[in-house]
Amino acid sequence: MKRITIYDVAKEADVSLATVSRVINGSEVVREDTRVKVQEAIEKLGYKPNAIAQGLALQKTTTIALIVPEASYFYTGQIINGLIDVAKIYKYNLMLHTTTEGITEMNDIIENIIKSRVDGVVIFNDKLNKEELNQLTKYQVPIVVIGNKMSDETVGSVYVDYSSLVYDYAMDCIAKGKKRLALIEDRKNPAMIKQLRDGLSRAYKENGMEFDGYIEIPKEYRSSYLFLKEYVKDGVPYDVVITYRDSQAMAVMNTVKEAGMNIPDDVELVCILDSKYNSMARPQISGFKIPDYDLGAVAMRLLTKMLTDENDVPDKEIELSYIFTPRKSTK
Amino acid sequence: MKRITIYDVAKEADVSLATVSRVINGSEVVREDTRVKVQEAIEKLGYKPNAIAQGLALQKTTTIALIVPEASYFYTGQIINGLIDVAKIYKYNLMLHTTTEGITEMNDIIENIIKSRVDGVVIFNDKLNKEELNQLTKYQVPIVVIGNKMSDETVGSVYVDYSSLVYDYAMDCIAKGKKRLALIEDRKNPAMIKQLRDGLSRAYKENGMEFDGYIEIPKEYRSSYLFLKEYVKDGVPYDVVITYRDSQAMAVMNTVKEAGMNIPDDVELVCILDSKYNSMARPQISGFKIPDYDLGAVAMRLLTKMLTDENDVPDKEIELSYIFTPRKSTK
DNA sequence: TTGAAAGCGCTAACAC
DNA sequence: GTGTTAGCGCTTTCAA
Repeated sequence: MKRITIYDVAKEADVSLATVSRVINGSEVVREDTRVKVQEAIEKLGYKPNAIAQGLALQKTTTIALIVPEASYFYTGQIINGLIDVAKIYKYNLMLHTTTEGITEMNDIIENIIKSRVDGVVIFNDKLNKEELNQLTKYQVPIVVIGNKMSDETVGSVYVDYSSLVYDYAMDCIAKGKKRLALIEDRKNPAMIKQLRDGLSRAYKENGMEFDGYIEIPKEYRSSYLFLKEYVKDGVPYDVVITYRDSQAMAVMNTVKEAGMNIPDDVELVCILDSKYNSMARPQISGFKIPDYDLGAVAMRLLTKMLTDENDVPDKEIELSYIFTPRKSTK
Repeated sequence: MKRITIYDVAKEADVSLATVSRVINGSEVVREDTRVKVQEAIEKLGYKPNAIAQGLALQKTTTIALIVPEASYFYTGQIINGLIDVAKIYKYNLMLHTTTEGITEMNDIIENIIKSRVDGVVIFNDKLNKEELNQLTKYQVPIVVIGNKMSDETVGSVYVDYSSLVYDYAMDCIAKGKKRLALIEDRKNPAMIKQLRDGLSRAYKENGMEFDGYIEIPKEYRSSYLFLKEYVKDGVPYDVVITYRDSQAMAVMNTVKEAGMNIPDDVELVCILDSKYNSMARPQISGFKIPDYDLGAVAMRLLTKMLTDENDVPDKEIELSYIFTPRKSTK
């Protein structure tokens, strides 16, 4: 099947290509009968406008690039859904880029993005390098970052303040007499863990103490489970153990149980990033409901706003809140 | 910053735009010193070729469209990673499209894909409509579908034969005297469940029996857990319960345990789609390791092959195998 | 209301 | 080895 173009339609409908263009773009000025004539020609030939040519002519691609860390779909899934749903509404397409653990081909990706002339970029990445971002802003590409608080001329952000999340939680614990809190390292999310440590330190300091419950997982251990198995066997000197992801919470739960202790009686357990698996564990694990879908949806909405309202979107820094969901692993 | 084009570079380097084009495309014929001169101009101006214009001129976009069911990132994540890794190697970009549960805007997506003139399409969708696919093939877009066995002129497929997977497993069970197998409905994956039922029926028929262990979840129950809680309380009249997803396996595990029974002594449990959560459950749940990453990687490789070798790729139907991972939920 | 024609930025013959 | 030029398919003035 020959590639059929606007010229073919014009010829078929016996009008100029300008008129066809007007019809497909819903211009008001076209007379009804010629509009119909053109429509029929379009139908008959099965014509679909070439978005690439349109993009070139209009200097806009109606696609936005999305950068997410590879292999993070577990906790990125809902965010992506949020992004996509809103993108659909505004007729934007999504170009998916992923950054691989460790390897920083972030520069390749940025290069690629610039070349593809997307209208905007959404970045969801733990370890975000300010310099790399500058690359993008230099080319005037509007950006929204998810998860990190930051903004300037062309970048907006949507995030949850994890630092104050744990801060609040820790303050509450301490007030209730649970002064020994532990935070488990998460190799996959160093930046996140840093935020959490900061929040904890702050809460301790305010109570005239120093936070010393950070539990690192020695490199020789392949998994948190293996390490915790050892770590936990002579008892857990903490009131509450905090983990970032569900799988780590489950590792704590399993090892603690296997060491003959009880949750929440001997030690309480909280998982920051809640998931359905938390409620499948026994006892069910308490967690913070993070508005992941909204993070995506709001980010995309913000971006479209930046795209249309050009250079004045007042609130380019949007903080979303969370909800603590107490279950059976805390008292 | 003004958008800088190939003309600007040409002027800066004092050559024609054709020469610049040759340089950026790595043409051999350019003399070394002019190549250097052009390179310098490119650097100096920060020029990045416009992929849209290239796409228009070359009639190829080097991007391929990806269609996945929304909210399925949990079990699609690794597949996407496989796709992306290979796509990167061949310098293809990925356009992400998602189909929403129920709503069939598949037609919108296809329309969109045709307009965007992608070079190829990868479809990963449970309920794939042959007609919709024809839309695409009509426009000569090479397609690879993941998960469904099918192929013709312009479509290839990469899949795991779940039907024979359960068939083999059931045959084995029956041979060992475990004749009462159950399969739990999975509302999210009707097509998959159908395959599984077929495989089980086949195995039973070959043993002169009829499969009657399909457990439907009545609509009034909001979750498998709630239903199973009821269902299980007077005992489970099966030797082995089979579920598709990990969360269902966990629902079975929890309800069975809560009803005072023991896994695997009172009833065995197997999860088709294995995941890390299966090994975090206690007892750990047996499952089939599906090569999800490879499904993606192989699919993309196949597509690139179809894209380059045009009309003769011999094996356009690729079956991948699986590995049974026995854990503690089976004997 | 419609058409002619000049771009959008790049590639690829074809000339020189 | 390098430049000229005709597209690629579409949008958008500017005239008519």
